[in-house]
Amino acid sequence: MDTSLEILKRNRLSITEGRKKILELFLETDGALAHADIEKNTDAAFDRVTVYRTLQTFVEKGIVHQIPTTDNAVLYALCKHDCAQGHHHDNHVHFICSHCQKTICLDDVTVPIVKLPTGFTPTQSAMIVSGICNDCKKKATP
Amino acid sequence: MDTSLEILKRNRLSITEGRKKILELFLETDGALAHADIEKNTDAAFDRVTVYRTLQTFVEKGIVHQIPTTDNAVLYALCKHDCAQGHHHDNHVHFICSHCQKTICLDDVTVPIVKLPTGFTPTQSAMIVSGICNDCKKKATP
DNA sequence: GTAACTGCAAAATATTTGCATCCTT
DNA sequence: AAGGATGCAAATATTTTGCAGTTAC
Repeated sequence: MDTSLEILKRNRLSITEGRKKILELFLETDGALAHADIEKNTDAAFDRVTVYRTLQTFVEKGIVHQIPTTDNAVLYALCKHDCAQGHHHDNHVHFICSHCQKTICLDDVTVPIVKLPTGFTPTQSAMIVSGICNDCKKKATP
Repeated sequence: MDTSLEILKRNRLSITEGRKKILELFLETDGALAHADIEKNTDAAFDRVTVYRTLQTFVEKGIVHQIPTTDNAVLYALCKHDCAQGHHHDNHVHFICSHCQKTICLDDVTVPIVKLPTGFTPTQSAMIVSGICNDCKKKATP
């Protein structure tokens, strides 16, 4: 498992408190985080603006990827595989639990290739499945 | 093809200028619209708030569905098939053209079923493919 | 006439930008 | 020391809410 330090070094980013904390939060969270989650979980130790800028930097470097959602809140999740700078390979399925609201990266489930109508050339696909996650199901039927 | 009037009547909504105009905009647009697009294309004839409320009503009634995106802008598109109130069946693939930025509903391409890890129960899936659309490809190679 | 819809004002929330200061390398 | 990162202030943008006036049925 990578440490926050290793990730920052590998991407040639300055090691700062904010970046380390935010990265650690991602590492210990098995799922995606919204901007608001990060603010909450760091006790507002960092300026709101710093969080915005940090996330933006992480996306540019390919450390995290954005997950499309239907409400106006972009989610961010760690890229598990090698996302080169500006060229993300987050081609796994994202699962949003409608019970606990957590978003989970199903790294082992690849987005299937669909056959598009003539003339359409795909370059990237994303897939979001919602339903009940493993944890919530276990709690429901003990 | 349905008219804006028919759609409103079928859903037991009052016929108002705003709703008609916004619906017509959807009908004549072959693709998805963001809140901002609607404001622009109606010359701000309606209050910003009215647009918000109209879109919300349309989603509730199943007239339009929301398309998840990766930037903080929810897109809306007409539901082609019967979306019952509160129970959308927009299980077709959405295509975002990285050239013209249009979002197109590929009504004939169904979101494939993926096999999830044990414990995960899916209720809904969405899929977004980006790339070059039919129109832009044609323009590129005349 | 009544319920539903709209517009306006204002509040709440979210995002971006500029600049001075501080920290990392 | 130099460049980059942060915090603060403030500008901008987005979304929500309450209420009074208007409109559809």
